[in-house]
Amino acid sequence: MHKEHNLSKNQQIIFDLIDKSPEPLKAYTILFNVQKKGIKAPLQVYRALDKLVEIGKIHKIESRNAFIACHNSSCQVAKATAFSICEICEKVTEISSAGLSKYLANFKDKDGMKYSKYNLEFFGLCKKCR
Amino acid sequence: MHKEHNLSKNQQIIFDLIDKSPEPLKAYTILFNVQKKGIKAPLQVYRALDKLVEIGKIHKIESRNAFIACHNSSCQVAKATAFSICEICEKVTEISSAGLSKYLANFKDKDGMKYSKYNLEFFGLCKKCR
DNA sequence: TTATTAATGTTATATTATTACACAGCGTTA
DNA sequence: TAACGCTGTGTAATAATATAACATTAATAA
Repeated sequence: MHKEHNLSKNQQIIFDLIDKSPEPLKAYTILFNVQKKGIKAPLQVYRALDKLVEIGKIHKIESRNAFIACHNSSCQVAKATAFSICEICEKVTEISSAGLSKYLANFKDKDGMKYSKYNLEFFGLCKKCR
Repeated sequence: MHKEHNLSKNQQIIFDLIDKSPEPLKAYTILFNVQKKGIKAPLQVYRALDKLVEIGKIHKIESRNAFIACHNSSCQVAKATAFSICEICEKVTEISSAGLSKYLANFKDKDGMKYSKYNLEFFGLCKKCR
């Protein structure tokens, strides 16, 4: 259904790190963690992140400037993202809700703008922190 | 229905600037524009912005690191924001849709997380740019 | 008045992200 | 094969965004 991307060396290193992280990672945290693998400069990280976001392997949590791996079946849906964010422990979860996706994909505003993409971030308290 | 906040001097200066701007303003653009009024340091701007966001007079467009004045009736709804963003001309419009607000306010995910707030950003092409 | 909270002013610094330039690898195609 | 386009890499420098720390003043409440 969707194209498999062969990740380059830097992309793979950085994806692996993000993928196994239980929490969103920031660019410079990533940089620090991959320096032992030979990635030395911010730009190397940002380039890999840009590409990974573009192909839907990771998502950026805009309100946190951090990145998490996609957990929607390898992500055909990089253009329709929704997350829940706990304001205490900062746990971030990707929301997979057919109802929500459908509602938002079909949403039309009065200005007749045509949407190709959206990002939704919910904030609140997770079970543990409540 | 909602409390009127008496803005402080810096808050008022910065709110006025944002309010009369047709487009979202970035913090350092604001700083540059209010230096003639005696606001000299980034922190003075950020403090005013923080407060204005907190009381709902302005919103932050997270994907753009920029700020716009609220246009939802002086904003009782700082906790439920939705915007449309044109990816070409960067025009940003606040969406007021009772249906959308209602849908999102009532949205429950499977983890039973309780949401107190959300931010939604739609991306696409506006009428002009289509 | 006194205490408390909110706002200000200032310097320095931390964090996040991009520009610019040089080059390497790979597949196409002429 | 050579020339080309495309993607990715490496490196240095710098731009853009945001906060920490500390001292002071203004506004509000007790």
